[in-house]
Amino acid sequence: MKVSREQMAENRCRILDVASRLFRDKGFDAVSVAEVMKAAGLTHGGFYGHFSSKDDLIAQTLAHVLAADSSGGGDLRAYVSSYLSSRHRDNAAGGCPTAGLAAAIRHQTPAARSAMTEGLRSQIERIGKALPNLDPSDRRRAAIGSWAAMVGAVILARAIDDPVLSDEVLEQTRTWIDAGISQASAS
Amino acid sequence: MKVSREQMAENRCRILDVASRLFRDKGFDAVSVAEVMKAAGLTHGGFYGHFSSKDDLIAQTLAHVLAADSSGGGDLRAYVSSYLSSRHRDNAAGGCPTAGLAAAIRHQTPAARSAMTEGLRSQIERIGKALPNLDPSDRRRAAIGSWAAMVGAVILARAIDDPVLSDEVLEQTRTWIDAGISQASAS
DNA sequence: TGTACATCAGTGAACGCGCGTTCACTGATGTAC
DNA sequence: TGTACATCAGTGAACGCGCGTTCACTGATGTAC
Repeated sequence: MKVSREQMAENRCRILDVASRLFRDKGFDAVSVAEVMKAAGLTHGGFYGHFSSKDDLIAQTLAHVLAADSSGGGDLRAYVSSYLSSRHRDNAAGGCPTAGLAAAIRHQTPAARSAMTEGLRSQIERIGKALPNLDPSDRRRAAIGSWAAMVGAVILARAIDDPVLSDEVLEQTRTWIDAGISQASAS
Repeated sequence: MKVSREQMAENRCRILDVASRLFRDKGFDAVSVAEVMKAAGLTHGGFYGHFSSKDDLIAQTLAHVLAADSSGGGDLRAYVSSYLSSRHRDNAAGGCPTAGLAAAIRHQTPAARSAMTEGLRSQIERIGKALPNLDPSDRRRAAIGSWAAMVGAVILARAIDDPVLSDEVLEQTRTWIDAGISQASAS
């Protein structure tokens, strides 16, 4: 049965939210269209009234979640610390979309890659702005280097099945990044 | 038709080599058993004479490729430089299995995760040994921090569709890591 | 404001396809004599 | 060393299943009068 226009917009937004969590948790391939719609409280047939294909859903979900993600704006050291926490490692579904999905983007459509690129571009800029007083080139280098290490460490920590080594990767990377930022500030 | 025992061992090894390249290039899900067997010059029916399932192939391929991968043993700065090159970014099929597959391991069987964990453990140790004279704790921190940044940077560079930004991520991360290693050595 | 009706968001059965996996069969291998 | 035969690696057709996608239908919405 037909629903009101605002109800439809609400449904669409709920589909994107739910898809974003499921994709981060299980990956693009392991989540079916029917699973997304069911999690949004709808049936799978209605899907194509909102999106032209599963690839379209993936691209729009990325744009949706990356636009919403404005983390890393405030205190950088606190952000790094929470990013490299076991809590974040164990909560892929609600965690950073880059850590959860960046590696899978390579196999997706150009629209999805484009959305991810813009998300990464603005994330690097956001980190740069949160860095202590540095000249612009040091600032950019520190932003990119820290961001690469943060994303890499969370991906590695999630891949490792030994909790001791996994925790160590997070903790050592945190200290390593802090030292790198301090050094850049001092120079 | 039956083949000789050595021919069979050779076939098995070729299946693993070919699977390793295909998985790194396209991801576990996007590569079918039939595709692997065809690339190895065989038909899909014979697959189950070598492996009990596709999951078994994945686990054994990881053990195979990670055991063979002894990169990073010599000059660390040269290794970092080649790792963070556009050549490596553009050659996922023949590149580092960690950069290509670590993020996908989270959704695989315990056997696959275990193989990846051992590969990462030995890779971190190998990098640690290649570091200049440091006390053990600094050495380990630098090894883990650099490795996380290297893996993260290649994953990000491969995700980004803008060649300028992609190159910049590689280059800035290289400089950032070099500075981190120098700082650790000086302290 | 109230009514009649065209619109269209959502439903659920059905489709075609590719996948992982199975199996009866083939014919070269390698062993027993 | 030569021969007869049991073994078994590889073949290719077939299977069942889940997926993305389609479509005829339903009934609430919202517009025209």
